[in-house]
Amino acid sequence: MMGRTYSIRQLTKEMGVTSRTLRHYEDEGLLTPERQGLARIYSQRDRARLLLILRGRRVGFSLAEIREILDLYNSQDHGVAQFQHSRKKFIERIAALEAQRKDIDESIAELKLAVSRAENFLAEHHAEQNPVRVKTTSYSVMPAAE
Amino acid sequence: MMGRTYSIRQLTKEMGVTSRTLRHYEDEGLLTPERQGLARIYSQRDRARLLLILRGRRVGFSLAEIREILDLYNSQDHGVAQFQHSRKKFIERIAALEAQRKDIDESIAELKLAVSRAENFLAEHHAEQNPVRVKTTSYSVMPAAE
DNA sequence: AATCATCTTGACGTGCACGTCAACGCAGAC
DNA sequence: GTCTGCGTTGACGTGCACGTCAAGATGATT
Repeated sequence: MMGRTYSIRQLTKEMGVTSRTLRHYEDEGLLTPERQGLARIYSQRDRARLLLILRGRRVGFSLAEIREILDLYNSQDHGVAQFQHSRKKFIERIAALEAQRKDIDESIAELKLAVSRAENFLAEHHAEQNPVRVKTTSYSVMPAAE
Repeated sequence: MMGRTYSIRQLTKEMGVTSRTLRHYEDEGLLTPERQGLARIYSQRDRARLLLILRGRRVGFSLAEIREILDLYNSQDHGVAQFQHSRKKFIERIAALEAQRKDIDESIAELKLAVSRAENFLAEHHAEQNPVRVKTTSYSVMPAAE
């Protein structure tokens, strides 16, 4: 059972990346597509790896970090020591991601405050015939200019 | 009331960045410390902005994006149109951050699966005198190699 | 006065993640 | 047979976020 395969064009269109990007990932050892003559031919597995790569990129991993994670996924057939090492690395990554999520949540909270501040202002100044009296609290996270 | 001020060294030590970084942020218009002669002197407000900058960096914003957000925070004294524009931009940022959080949550979930897979393996192979019979389910998100 | 730490301004260098050519291979359509 | 489309391999270029010097200014200390 060979499964579906993909040309480089198909993959780039589906994933929204350029062929240069795919070849770059191959240079970096993140993808290893088969060949038909010169042409690359990507398997389902390559596609799955690419999805992981792109999500890793979106969460801020470097290609080197992504490669390390992918290697950990696929090197888990070399005994107890390997598994212990992988487990430790995974746990480290999880902790880093949770810290990052905290930063994101805080950023979201602050931006939401900024939005309601803007909406408050707009509610006040848009009301020509119905002056909504909303208290213009200073929601700003930034200290006032000196 | 002037508030506390900081030398460049104090800020770099507190924030864990180099002075080059602070000067770079100044070149990019993210910070505008006062001067005493030549020496930069950072105010509370500069420090607060720096905290926002560093968190923005941690969540993956470029310096240009961070500058735009900071500008939006501080340009909200130019009428209704400005506020509407700011509100829209903030909402866009929030949506992007929420998408990013989703990616992070998915990554965490996958890494946790990988951890339990490793722990399962270790439980099986560590058990010499007490053979723990745990089903070695294939948790892998990656399709098997072809 | 000389030393020292701390700061300054250029300005070139670097690592990463690709972009952007140029030149060429190869299979099928006309 | 040549044209078109899709693919290939170098290899140099680019934008970003700083790193890393060199050379000098400034104020406090000995």
